[in-house]
Amino acid sequence: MELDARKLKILQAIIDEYVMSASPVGSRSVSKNPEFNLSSATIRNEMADLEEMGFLEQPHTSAGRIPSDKAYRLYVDTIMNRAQISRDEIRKIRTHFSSKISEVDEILKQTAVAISSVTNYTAMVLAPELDCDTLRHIQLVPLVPGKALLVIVTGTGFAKDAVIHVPVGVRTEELEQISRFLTKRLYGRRMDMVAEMIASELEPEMADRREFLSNIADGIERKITPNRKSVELAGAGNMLHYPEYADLQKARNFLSAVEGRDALYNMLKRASSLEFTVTIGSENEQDELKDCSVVTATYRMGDQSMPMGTLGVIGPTRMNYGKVISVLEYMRRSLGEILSNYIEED
Amino acid sequence: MELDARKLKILQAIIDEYVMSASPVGSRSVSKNPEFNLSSATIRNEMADLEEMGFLEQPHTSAGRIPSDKAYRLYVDTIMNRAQISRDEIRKIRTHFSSKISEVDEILKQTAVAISSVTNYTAMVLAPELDCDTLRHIQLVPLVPGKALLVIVTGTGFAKDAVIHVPVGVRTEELEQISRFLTKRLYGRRMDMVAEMIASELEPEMADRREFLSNIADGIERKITPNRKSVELAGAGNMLHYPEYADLQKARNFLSAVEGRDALYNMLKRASSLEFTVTIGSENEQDELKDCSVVTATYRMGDQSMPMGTLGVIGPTRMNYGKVISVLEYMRRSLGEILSNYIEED
DNA sequence: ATTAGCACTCGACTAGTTGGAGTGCTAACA
DNA sequence: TGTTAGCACTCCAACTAGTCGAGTGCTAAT
Repeated sequence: MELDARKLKILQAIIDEYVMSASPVGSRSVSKNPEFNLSSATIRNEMADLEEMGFLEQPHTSAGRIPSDKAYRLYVDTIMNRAQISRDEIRKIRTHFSSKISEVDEILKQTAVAISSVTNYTAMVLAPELDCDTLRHIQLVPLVPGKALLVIVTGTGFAKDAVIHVPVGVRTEELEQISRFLTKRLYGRRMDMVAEMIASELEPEMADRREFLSNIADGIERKITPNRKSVELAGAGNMLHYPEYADLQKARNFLSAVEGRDALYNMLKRASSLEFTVTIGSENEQDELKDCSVVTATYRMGDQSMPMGTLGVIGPTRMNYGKVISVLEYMRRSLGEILSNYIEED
Repeated sequence: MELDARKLKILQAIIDEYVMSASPVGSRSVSKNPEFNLSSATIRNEMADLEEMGFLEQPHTSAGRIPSDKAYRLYVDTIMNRAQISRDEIRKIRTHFSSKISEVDEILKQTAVAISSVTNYTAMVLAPELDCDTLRHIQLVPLVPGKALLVIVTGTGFAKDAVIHVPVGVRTEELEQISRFLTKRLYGRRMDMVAEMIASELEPEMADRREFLSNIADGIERKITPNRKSVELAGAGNMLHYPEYADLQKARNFLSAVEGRDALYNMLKRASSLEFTVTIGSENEQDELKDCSVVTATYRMGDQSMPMGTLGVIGPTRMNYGKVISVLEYMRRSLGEILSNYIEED
């Protein structure tokens, strides 16, 4: 059997309607669509074919039909036309960044909130990954006897700090000197190489400060390793608006899958090598997300080539893919600009 | 009518049972309690009295009775016996802090997760408020031309950083010198006085660097002002386990009230002047929380006298108050210790 | 190839029925 | 006077038909 142009149009009409209504689509309602001049019986035959081909499913004999995951796949890959993001939506997004924001974390948080409020789905944002960034500055700040604060500034301007142990014998004044030394020697290196370099090159050179250097290397290592904590989440409650989650059990499963950020972190991390990904229903690894779709997009700083982090939206498989993709497209650019302005301009 | 000892015991029995079962308690099931040797008819009379006094309510004529907010108030104020926290629960809490945690934020996050997982309610943690803390160290780190990173370390060892603008004419080497100057002059001052002092004392003294100093003061001001972002939340989805939230509409309202952290921030902030607070049902300001109870406790660092922040639990009014209070009691101490170890020991 | 028509299916909704848990009240009892 | 057995009453929850309508597949005519 072949998927001719008419079948495709019918499939698209069914998907569009199902995305709106969330209830199975019958042949009659499709035949009413002025785009087709066909009776319901004809549509019925075509729908039977589409079902046979695996694009449609029947919840039970006398209901309409709903699109299968395979149909959504086809839809996003070939038929879908990307929705244009509206002025109103842009305005709505802007409001989330109007008040003066003083931290990168807060920017990411607001990004998630903005995405979820415009799409009405659940949004997530993976914080910038620092391992591909370079080192710009290291500063040791005395804290209490035996402790210091290690401040690392990266090439793209992110600052991280960690409390580290200062071995007895290291004088407070020495901290400044070591800071200068490390900055000078490590400037411009990739962050994921820095800890290694300290161990292999600098420790032999400053054998009497070996322990301290190794603490510093540990601190850096800890800081550039991303973790589940660096996933911002917003609008998880939005899912309760959709009839898919009228079942409490499902809603609960979804919320608990999403609250422990680990799963999200893994998904976003895996998606970070591609500009855009769309994962539909059963394509998801996580069981709890088998009836969700996940759309992700990477963002980068200004016009750099390396992606820094990932944005994502989780919604029911019956989501408005066109809209979600265009919102993510808009946000990935905005976020890139916002982040570079944050660092570079005033 | 008087609330004699027997009435009190009956009320307690009703509350205990209702907390367990979530369904209205009938006279018969109370009379079965071996503690009373009374027929259901007698209990019935007593229950009628208790209803008249406003401690019980009847959802409808032929149902049992449920405790009113007033009853819970009485319960927590006088009858309740604090549950002992079990070995298992302590072990469960410990697991959340076993892996090496490298940031204060992460500690707070894990605290919220631990509380919610032990109580099965929703937990929140308000980050330490820095305005009552003192200043220990200020460091300016060069970032890009025109920008610097301002790092502030407080007396209790918290570090905060902010990106600030460096006016043209301020040389990079000068940053170190200004850092020393500011640290020397402001050491030991209360954080909420620092910005003011810069404006009133230091700016006149260094008139040629007035603009820069004022940027620094702004940065400090921004950082010590707490906001909704500093509330960690965990286990919001737990609420869906309770029949109170079987109604989707209610669940949705709850989740959206709690997702925008503002309401929580206000509650915790207001509660921060008291060691413990218990707010029952209609006593809550927020409409969405009128059928929840909120229990809060302040935590402090080590054995200091000033409270730093607040922990809280939100659950249905029918919550296990005894358990929640004892968990919070345990956590406030633990958190205090964890935070001081984080800063002081290794 | 398309369509009108028809018999059939099946969930959603409605109304009626029943059973049980609970109540209040009264009268008897210790 | 406090307690209790007994009874009539209430009302929800659960079950049972019964009906309606939206939808289907199939067939025969166009």
